[in-house]
Amino acid sequence: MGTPPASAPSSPSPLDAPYDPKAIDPAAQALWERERCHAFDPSSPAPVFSIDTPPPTVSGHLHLGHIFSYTQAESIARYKRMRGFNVFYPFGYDGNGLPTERLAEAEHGVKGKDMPRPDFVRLCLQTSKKYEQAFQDMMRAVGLSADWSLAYSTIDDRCVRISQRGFLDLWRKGEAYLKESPTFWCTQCGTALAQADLEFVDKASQFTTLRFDLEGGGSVEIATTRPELLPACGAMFLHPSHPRAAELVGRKALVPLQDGRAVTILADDKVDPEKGTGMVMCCTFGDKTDVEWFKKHGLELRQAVGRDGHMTALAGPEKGLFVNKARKAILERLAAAGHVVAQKDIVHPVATHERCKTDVQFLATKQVFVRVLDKKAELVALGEQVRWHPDYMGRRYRDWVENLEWDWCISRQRFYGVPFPMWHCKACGAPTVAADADLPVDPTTRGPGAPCAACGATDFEPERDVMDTWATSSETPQINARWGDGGTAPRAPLPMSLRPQAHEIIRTWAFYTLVKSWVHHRAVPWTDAMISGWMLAKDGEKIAKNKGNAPADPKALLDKHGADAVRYWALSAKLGTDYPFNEDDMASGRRLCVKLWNASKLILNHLAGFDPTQPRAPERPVDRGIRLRYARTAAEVTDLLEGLEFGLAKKRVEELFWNDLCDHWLEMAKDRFYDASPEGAPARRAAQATAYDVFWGILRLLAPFVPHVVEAIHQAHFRDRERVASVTRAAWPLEHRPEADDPGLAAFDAAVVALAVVRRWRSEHKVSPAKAIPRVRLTLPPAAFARFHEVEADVRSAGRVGAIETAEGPAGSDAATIEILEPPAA
RNA sequence: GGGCGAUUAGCUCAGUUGGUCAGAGCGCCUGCCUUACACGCAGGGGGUCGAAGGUUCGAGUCCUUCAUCGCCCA
Repeated sequence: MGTPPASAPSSPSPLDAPYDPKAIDPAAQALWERERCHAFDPSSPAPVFSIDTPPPTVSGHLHLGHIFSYTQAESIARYKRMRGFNVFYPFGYDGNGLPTERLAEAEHGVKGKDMPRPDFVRLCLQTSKKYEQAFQDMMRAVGLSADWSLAYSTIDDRCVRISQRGFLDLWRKGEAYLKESPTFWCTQCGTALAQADLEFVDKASQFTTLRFDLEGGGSVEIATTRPELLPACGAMFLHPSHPRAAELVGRKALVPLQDGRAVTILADDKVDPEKGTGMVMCCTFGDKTDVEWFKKHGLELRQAVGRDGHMTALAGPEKGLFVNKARKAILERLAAAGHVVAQKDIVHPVATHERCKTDVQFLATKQVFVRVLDKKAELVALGEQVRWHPDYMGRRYRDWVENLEWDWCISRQRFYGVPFPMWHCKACGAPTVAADADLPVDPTTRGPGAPCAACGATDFEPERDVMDTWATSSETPQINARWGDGGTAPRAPLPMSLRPQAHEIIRTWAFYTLVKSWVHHRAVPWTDAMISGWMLAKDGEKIAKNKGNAPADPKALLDKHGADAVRYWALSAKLGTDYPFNEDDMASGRRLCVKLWNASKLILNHLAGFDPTQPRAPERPVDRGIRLRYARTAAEVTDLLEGLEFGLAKKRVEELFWNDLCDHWLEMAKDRFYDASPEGAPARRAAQATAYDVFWGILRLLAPFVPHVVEAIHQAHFRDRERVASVTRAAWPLEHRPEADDPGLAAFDAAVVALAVVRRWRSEHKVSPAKAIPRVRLTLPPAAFARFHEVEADVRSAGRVGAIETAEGPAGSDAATIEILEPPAA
């Protein structure tokens, strides 16, 4: 970069060609890559702004919804870079756990359980790699300014090590524990689940009223949707206020079709007296209440459903049937035996596994849990230390925490994922965990390297369960910080600055990350959380595969509209708000780019020979006016971006550029640009200086939103003059905010009011702007009248009016009127 | 059943702390190929801001109730 060449007016500009994103997008992206514009600099003394980028699940093709939410956070990264922050902006891939297993199984037509674990893991890794590349290509194509050298995959050695280290920290602090306990179980996936993995789906069912005979005569009735669980029935419950409570409590009821097996009738105020018959059976386990009663009343464990969803031997004739078939079968037998009193069809919410929609069962199994129920208050308080954007999203977090009912089950009976660094002593069964120095470790390939601390034996059984994928992704701040790892690789300080994510994973990703950060550090993982909405289908409906309402492939849209236009659409949403896919927005974005391109052509052509470092000529009131409007907008946009309001910020700059600069000021300045006479030189220089400063400022204000076109213009003109290799590294314009009553603003307003009335007359009388109007009289509102003399020449120029007389309108009036004193020639 | 959002022009949406806030883009209508731009320019029509009460000198903007839609949770 040297002294700017005093380019000759005739020299061809790259901007002479029409705007073509197919050319400028790749050029800008290549430049950013070459100049390492988005690189985090570990040696920089600048303050760090770090982003805890969501690692997308490697579970299929990149969706336009990814571009929607990632671009929103990305605009903030670009802004912060220009503010002088050393931006730490990594990218990650969540190629870990059940989602990836399912993808690999689908793509290769295999079953993980049917092949050796190492082979299956290799297949999963292959599948992940393929999609990681697709993600990266797509994100680069939209101009995502991540530092790709900071990329990680949640299944790579470093992440496994940190994930295991996180587990060891929990284990040693007593926050993770092994326990045989009733837990959510997916019979399809064959694994335990956490509360957050559930999705309640309305399903049709039958609410059947059954008669239980009582020992010693009489009977009671209960209503149930789960008659197949009769073999698991361990007690009957009614509310203490039940009319028959005194008579029934303590008596025994004979479970139908159970060969005379009897259960005791108990009272508990958890029974809903209004529901069904006001009396229920308790099975192990039909729902959460059954689990509570099982524990509270010390009931016998009778597991009628097996891990694979088939009925166990307890089920007698229904043994081996799937749950739903067993339900039908036993209902027939109950009816035949005369136990069915009534039956009605209902629709009720059923807990399903959100990934496969299979009904969830409760099974007592040995699992690893993380304590969360004992620290709800601390977790709520921790959440309050995070600044949520929009703030009401913090409420969703709090509601989730306050309503937790289960500790977090992190073990999964699957094949692919982060292994627990744990072994079990074959002699005494005591668990032993790995030493930190041995991480990452696969316990199936080696032992703990020390005898059992409990009994001294040396024979171990490896823990074969793997961790829930969230157990790893909840450590992304630690992964970005390289927590516990030595070495000199670039790392983010903790807490990180910003967590961008979508609202539906507040209960999972945000929550689990806060849990881990609390246990590890007793501190927030990040200071700010930026919660984006969802991309909706065109018609505002949620996008669903079976509706076929998904928008076009992102690649095709990028190709058709250009990266900046797609970004423009994504940045038109309001933070936190769902927003429909809207190709009209992309067209609007395209138009903005074209307009910028063309305006730059006008401005830069007239800046030939202009040297910003030379002394300035005296400027006109309209020049000062546009500068003030620009300064005001710059200050407002800065405020908005500090609040992460990218959408409103973008809109403000756009209005400044399109309305104030293009429609008003440039029209008023054109004559000065075109006046090549020596006596016009000072006026031209003033216009040039104003155009240069304001346009350069607007370009920088737009750089976070439409970076490619801005970069192209920067390269063509401002790079050398400003001695900045890329606009991504230019300084953000921190303009002094003018007072609202600054007379310079009033003068500009006067010009706008006057010009508008002239234009309206032309339009109403169908007079082309090419035809001059020799003489008019304008009646102006008092405020405009008072300032008009300062801008008269500019209004005459832009309005093509020979002479203007003015009159002051009545006080309080804000309307201007025009009188044609001498009409234009026919 | 509980919580949280939303309900503003034909469509998609802005309107941060109550007083030029009744707006933007698209669509529509009328002109204009004016030496950056017809992917443009100028102008125009169009909404009693979901409903009903209330607070206030004054309410899309605050409170209450209701309706509809969506999300989350029982």
